[in-house]
Amino acid sequence: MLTDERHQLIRDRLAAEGRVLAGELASRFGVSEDTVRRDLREMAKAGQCRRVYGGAVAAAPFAAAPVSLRGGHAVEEKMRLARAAVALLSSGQSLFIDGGTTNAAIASAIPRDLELTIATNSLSVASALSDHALVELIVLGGRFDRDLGTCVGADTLAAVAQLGADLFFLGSCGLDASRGVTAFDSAEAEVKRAMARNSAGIVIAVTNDKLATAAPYRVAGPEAIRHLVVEKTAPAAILADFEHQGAEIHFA
Amino acid sequence: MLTDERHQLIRDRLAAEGRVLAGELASRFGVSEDTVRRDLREMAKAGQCRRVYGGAVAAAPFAAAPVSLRGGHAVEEKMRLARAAVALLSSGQSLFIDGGTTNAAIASAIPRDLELTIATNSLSVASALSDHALVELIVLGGRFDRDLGTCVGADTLAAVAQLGADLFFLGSCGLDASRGVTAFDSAEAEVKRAMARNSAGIVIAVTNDKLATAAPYRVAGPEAIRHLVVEKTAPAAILADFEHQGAEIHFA
DNA sequence: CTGCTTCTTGCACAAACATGCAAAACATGC
DNA sequence: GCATGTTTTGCATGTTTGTGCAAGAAGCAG
Repeated sequence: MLTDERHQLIRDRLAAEGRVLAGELASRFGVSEDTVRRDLREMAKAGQCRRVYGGAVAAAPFAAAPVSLRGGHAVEEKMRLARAAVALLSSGQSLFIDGGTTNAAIASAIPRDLELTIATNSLSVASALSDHALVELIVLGGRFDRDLGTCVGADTLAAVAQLGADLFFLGSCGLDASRGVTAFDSAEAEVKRAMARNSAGIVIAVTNDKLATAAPYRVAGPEAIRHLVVEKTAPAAILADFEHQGAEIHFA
Repeated sequence: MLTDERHQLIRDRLAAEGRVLAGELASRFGVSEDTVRRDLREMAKAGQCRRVYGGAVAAAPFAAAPVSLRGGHAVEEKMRLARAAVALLSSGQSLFIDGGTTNAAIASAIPRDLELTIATNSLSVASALSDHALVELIVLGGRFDRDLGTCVGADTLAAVAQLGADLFFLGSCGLDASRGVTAFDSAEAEVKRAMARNSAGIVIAVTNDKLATAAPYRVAGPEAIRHLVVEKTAPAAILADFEHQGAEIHFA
């Protein structure tokens, strides 16, 4: 087991339960308690937890986030979601992928031996796919929106209208079991709607903080979600609601 | 087994599993662990993974790839050309910029206080401009050509046809005082021709090795070149020919 | 205070590491 | 054809890093 993995697992447990015990972690990982204590000491120094007698507790969320790997937090989580999401893919499929950091992570996690046709209006998704030799990449052009990192507007809509896809990876949205998928921007929502209309199924991968949030512009109803990729620690009650609407739940 | 193949396989495993072990890769590939470590070191330097003790883990997707001025050599020269080329710009202009590493350098050299409208079919140019707040950026979409790094084809042509520009920064081409501007690829040449048709003037910035070379597909006659940006060491005889055809010469 | 657990520190050892070097494979030029 | 230079690889070398163990210090409960 890599040291880094162990740290990651400890972070997971801290996020899920708020505290960890040194002895318990030691037997779980199959290492000595000394090693766990050393891990906890390092993580505490990095501000990722607070050391207490017998183990450690989750760090205060507002205090010190010195290492923000730009693009923000939850990098590890998003990459795990991405790896789970690409498991839905198989050769020969065609995809729409829109913007958002999670979708960028998904794009870079796509195995290079899959033969896919991918259309995207996101610059970072396109960049991530630009060296996938077997991917037929279609860039959906138009006016570039700096805040979203994607192309939007009439030209983009026209480009989407000419295409169809098996799956639509819908990103950076609000998500709610009753209101469905919602977006924060009118032009953004319009493009998402067009992509949803022209694809057979919608895939959404979200971190816990996006679950049960809503934004002003409606994109698609909850019943339109075919696959929902979530963290292992996602609240079961919320997931059940989506499942009743026909969504298939996948855990990262 | 080729070094490059090995790198590719490592990237695949990283995308699929999120981590790799040096020893495991060594036995799988039938090479020494030293070789694998060298691979991982190089890939980490290129931002394709993060090195940890015992192996490597997948890199954060958003951190990497600023503007990969790959092609490696002549980086300094291209930056000098770029700085000279952006001197031609002034606020309020609209531009076409197509592909090539020199154009990517030009894009990243554009001052952030210029208010411009820029349309490009190049991913790296678009990425370089994605944080220029005053630039209205229009992405010319279409089928992405991996070798060129640009979008080409019918969709791209249609998008170009809707636009006009003051200047067209034409890149990655052959250049000859009698034959004019030529391209290596049919689809590429088509897009360049469309951009040339819809712009008032053509700007070409080239390193010495591109001067007096020709490619199969004709893009524009030598008389269409308005500005030619060259190195100080460019052969005077060749420059004189272009000057006779009406080009304005700028030295980097 | 006494006994217990948990923690830190120092140390030893093995695994992983970077570095330098030489052999082999390859391309290049005379 | 032969010499030369470059790239890649494996091996030998010291060095660094992670880990476990032991001993002492520090926290906690009765």
